[in-house]
Amino acid sequence: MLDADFFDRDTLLVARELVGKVLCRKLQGVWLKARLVETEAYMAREKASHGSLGLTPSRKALWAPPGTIYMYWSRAGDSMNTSTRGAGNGVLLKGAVPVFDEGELGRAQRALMHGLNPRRGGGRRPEHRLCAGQTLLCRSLGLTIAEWGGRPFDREALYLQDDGYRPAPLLAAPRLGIHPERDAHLPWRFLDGGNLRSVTKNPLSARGAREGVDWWVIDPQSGEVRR
DNA sequence: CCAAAGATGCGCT
DNA sequence: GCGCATCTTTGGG
Repeated sequence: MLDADFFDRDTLLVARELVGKVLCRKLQGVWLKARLVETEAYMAREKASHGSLGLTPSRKALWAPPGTIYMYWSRAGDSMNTSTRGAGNGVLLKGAVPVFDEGELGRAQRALMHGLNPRRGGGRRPEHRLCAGQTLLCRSLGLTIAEWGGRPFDREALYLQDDGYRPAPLLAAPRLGIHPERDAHLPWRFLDGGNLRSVTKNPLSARGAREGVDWWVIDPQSGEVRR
């Protein structure tokens, strides 16, 4: 389990390193798992962040110790963040791929997650799109503001794990849904280039998207753009 | 009231 | 698989 020390570091470093980690959540006696393919960093000192809007009761988790869960209602549902080092800073868990075990356990995991997050008209989503979005991830793991907002991760019920997987290539891109005047240009969205069909929106497939302009390959050690 | 750190179906390729 | 219009719910002014 990633502990408080993991989160008590620079927000950009935490956001980068969270890509590829596994979010584990126990529900009805079954461990559900999803590997993060997409995160976004938000800092109180820039205008896109909720931290920059100031400390209110609903946002206080961003001021709580690193590794505290900050949840908020986005347009389409509940969204999950973790606080990091620095008052008002955090990382949004933006997309994932489900991880299923073999056999009977895997069947139970599939049934639970698809049941929690069915397609609108009923029926199943394609597996690679089940957690492809910040609210889809929360829905398919049964994560709500009421239950988890303001709490720390918990090895008995909800935690993040490093299972050795490393995204390759690691990509960076501007964050989604940010208005131009609110620091939209900052390339603080991090993606697993090997799982782009499971991200909210593939930054490489946008019309005219160019490396070095709309997206970058990042060296996972240094965090620098690869040249 | 209304902007907001989204999701969806639909038409097209 | 892509772009777009449309729908959604809530916190905060």
